Amino acid sequence: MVYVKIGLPLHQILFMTSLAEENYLKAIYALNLGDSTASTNAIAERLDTKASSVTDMLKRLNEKNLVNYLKYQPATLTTKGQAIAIDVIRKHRLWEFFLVEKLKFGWDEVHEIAEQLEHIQSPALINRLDEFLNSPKFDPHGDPIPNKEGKITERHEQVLAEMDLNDHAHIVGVKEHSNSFLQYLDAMQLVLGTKIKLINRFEFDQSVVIDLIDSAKQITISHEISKNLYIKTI
Amino acid sequence: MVYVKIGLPLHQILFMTSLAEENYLKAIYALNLGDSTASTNAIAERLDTKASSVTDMLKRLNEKNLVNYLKYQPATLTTKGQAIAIDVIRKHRLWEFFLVEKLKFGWDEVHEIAEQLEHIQSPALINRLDEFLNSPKFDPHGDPIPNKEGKITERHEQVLAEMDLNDHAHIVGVKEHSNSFLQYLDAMQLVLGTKIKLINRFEFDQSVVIDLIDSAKQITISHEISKNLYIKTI
DNA sequence: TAATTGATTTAGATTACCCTAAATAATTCA
DNA sequence: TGAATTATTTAGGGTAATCTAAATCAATTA
Repeated sequence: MVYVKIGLPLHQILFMTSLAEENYLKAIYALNLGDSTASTNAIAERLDTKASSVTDMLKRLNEKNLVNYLKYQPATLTTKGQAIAIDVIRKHRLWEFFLVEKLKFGWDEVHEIAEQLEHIQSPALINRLDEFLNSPKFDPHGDPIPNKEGKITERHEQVLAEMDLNDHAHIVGVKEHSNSFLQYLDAMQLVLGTKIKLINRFEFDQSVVIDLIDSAKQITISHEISKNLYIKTI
Repeated sequence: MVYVKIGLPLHQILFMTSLAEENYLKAIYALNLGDSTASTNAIAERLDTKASSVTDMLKRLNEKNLVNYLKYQPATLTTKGQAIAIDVIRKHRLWEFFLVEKLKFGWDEVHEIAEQLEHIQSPALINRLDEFLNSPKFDPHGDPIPNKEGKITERHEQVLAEMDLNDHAHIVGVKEHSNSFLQYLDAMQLVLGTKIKLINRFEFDQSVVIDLIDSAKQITISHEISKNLYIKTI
């Protein structure tokens, strides 16, 4: 009888994914969520790497049964691969919630930190974190947090640009996640939950005037901004 | 003028240490804290790796000015190397405190998770975590948490085995960190803060009888146990 | 449809980290 | 002190993940 010593927790022996692999799976998942296909180049651009590196990795992930990959064709995730991608997203969003709600970070400061934390391997940790945070349903940017079983309630949302005149709504999320956009919203006091009413829309450039109901202020925002704000009409 | 794109936060460009490097620095620090020297073999054993791998890494760390290393001689940390080691320890112990105090993990469950969390690179994260936890001075095992400046109040502690008959004390830490030892202590209700009085010591095997003052119970513990419990006399 | 362009893959290297086996240095002990 | 033992290093490889440059496939367009 031969025993082999391996210094790893059981769940990692049964199925281990490296940081790099998890990032590839996330990238493919994100591309497929939008209408884009996960072509070699698209993945390379998202991960800021070279196409040849992507080809390499797709072969390995295919070998591991995490992606379906055939030469010269866009990759898709297998059931296993998708489950891992969603789990990483769950961890990312739970950590973001923690960072903003408990550690008082701004919503424009948490992405890079969560990019690291999302790779911590410990189901017990995430379950307890979820409990500690009271199982939040949305992260600080309004994105849904997958539950333990990997179920995501992807909301088919309306953006502010599509709102009708005189309708009431509140802001429920952002489509664009760049720090500069988030900082702009902070400056304009357009945080999640803000109640608004659409006062006017200018034909010329599609900019809109909205009323911030609770602060009784009116502001004008460009089409570029209104396109990237998810709302829910009241 | 040529600009080079590098996808890393500034503090990591200025000075980056990999997970493996940080673990070597921690190992050398820990060995030097005890009376041991950080010989190639001692490091190899601590990190569960081979001596030849250690030689390899010591050369690289020497090159980076993190350790002082000369062939066939034990390694020591440079000022820079020690600062990093202490920072990693600070992170480890703060995360352990968080896991026990906020997420309600047992003190025997947190080491492996903290081993991962300690490598997250974000000074802002650790400063805010420290604030959130009210700057704890000791981790769940009674080990001191270095402050932001890297200062550690290493306590020259007394162990229960050295306690005098009829003295009163409370338990302030554990010298041994294995899960089985921690679980034994849990079962015996010997948690941190427990007030005790030394009732008797048997010459034969150095086992001792102690009174658990708050629960008015007496228990006998072996020398092996009493050697590994830090106390502070009252 | 043939040629050009663009996307993708292959070939060949590189780096960090680790390994085994062999060589060499240091230490111990008869 | 010289031989044996133990510690350490070197030599030579391996793997994961990346890169550049060259080759090849696919798509577009004249």
